[in-house]
Amino acid sequence: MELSPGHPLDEVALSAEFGISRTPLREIIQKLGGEGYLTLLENRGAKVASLDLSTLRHFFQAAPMIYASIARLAAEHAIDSDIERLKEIQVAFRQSIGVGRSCETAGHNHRFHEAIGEMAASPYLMPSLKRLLIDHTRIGQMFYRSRSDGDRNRINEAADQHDAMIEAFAGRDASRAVELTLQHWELSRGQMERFVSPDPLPFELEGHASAV
Amino acid sequence: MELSPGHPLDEVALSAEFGISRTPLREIIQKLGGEGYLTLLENRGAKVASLDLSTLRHFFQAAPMIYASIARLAAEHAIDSDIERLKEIQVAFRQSIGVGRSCETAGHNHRFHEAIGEMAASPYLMPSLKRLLIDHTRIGQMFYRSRSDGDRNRINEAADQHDAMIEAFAGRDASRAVELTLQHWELSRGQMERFVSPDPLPFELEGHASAV
DNA sequence: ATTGTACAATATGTATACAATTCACTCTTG
DNA sequence: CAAGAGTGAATTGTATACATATTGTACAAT
Repeated sequence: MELSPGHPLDEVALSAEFGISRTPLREIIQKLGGEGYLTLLENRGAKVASLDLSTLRHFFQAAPMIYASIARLAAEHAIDSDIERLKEIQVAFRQSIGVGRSCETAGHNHRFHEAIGEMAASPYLMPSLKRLLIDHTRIGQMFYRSRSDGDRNRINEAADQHDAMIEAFAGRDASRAVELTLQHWELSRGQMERFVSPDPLPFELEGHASAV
Repeated sequence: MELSPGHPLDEVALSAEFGISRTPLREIIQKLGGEGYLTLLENRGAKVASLDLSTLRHFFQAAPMIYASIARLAAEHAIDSDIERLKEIQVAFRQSIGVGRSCETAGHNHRFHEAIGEMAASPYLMPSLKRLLIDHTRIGQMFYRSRSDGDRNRINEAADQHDAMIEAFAGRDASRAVELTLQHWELSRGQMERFVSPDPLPFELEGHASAV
């Protein structure tokens, strides 16, 4: 998340940075490429996956369906140890909100939803969930970065929704879990749309004061 | 598909077999692992992904939803070159039925459905589709292997459905494409279920002739 | 002045050698 | 006789060196 989309990767520089040889680094790059973090080019190395308009459109199309399906399966398959794990992540998530490091908060949120995916235990939906979560975290980093009063309220609302979701999973209530998941998605979607299309800057037009 | 599920892979033997060094072979293994063909174990190499009962259950749960979603998007996004590609694959598919090599037929079928996925152009649904197709091909290999009259009829029916699907895509008819896709799925599902739970062997029970 | 070609530099792909971990077999001990 | 520890063989993980491909720059020709 430190590198912007499309940024090319230098194998020797990275291997030096992490203190490993090029061979294991290349294996990591292959793996990240397979997971969708990186785009691999033949004989031309790897670059950070891009996030263009078409990709964004597909993201908003696919996300609710996959998230809802995963939530339903997770509620059906939940065992006590899964719930405990979710609770642990949620504690860390709430703590990081207090501290205020956006990167950490985004990471805990990612892990929370990934853990739900693992509860669902579907090897066929998991790949798409992972791909969605990667870009959700990348797009939504602003969700946790900005610190206006409205944003802070929305982060706390998201945390409350996490708690409610945990309860639904604990009660094996699939339809409630789906319902909460879709509410959670709507909150996040609103925030992302607000980021993509923010309030316009104040302006003056031919001597008339702007309506801001 | 030559190796049965769970079979462990020997790196040196494979690198010798394909005439390449271990380094590029390992990268291929990493990639196949990420795509779900192989299960990677830390310090213990890779093995062919297993196909247990739980996995099979998830397969039947997830497949119709993903296939239908992909079909809808494919019909919406279809461009002429996509349709041409589908037609080409379909010709090869029909030819291989005539020749009768099951492995080839299964391969062409795989490519046909993968091409539909590429038409859909959704980076978020594609990973799950690929995972589904891998196991669909593995499970369904019997569909194209066995050559009873009933099976031969069903293969031809599947080919006819392919043609109908191409027409639906060409006409950008999303709901028709979804309808045909679900019919196609049902045909395949029936065949797979018939393989998992075939007619019982003839038997004799305490002197009474069996009803076979 | 612009375009094309050639050469050099840089980065990726591959092979081989070495280190570390695992597994199996044997030997010892209770 | 069984159980456990130790040793050795085999296999996986890592590093380095070399081959190959791409890209940028410089020079020449149109």
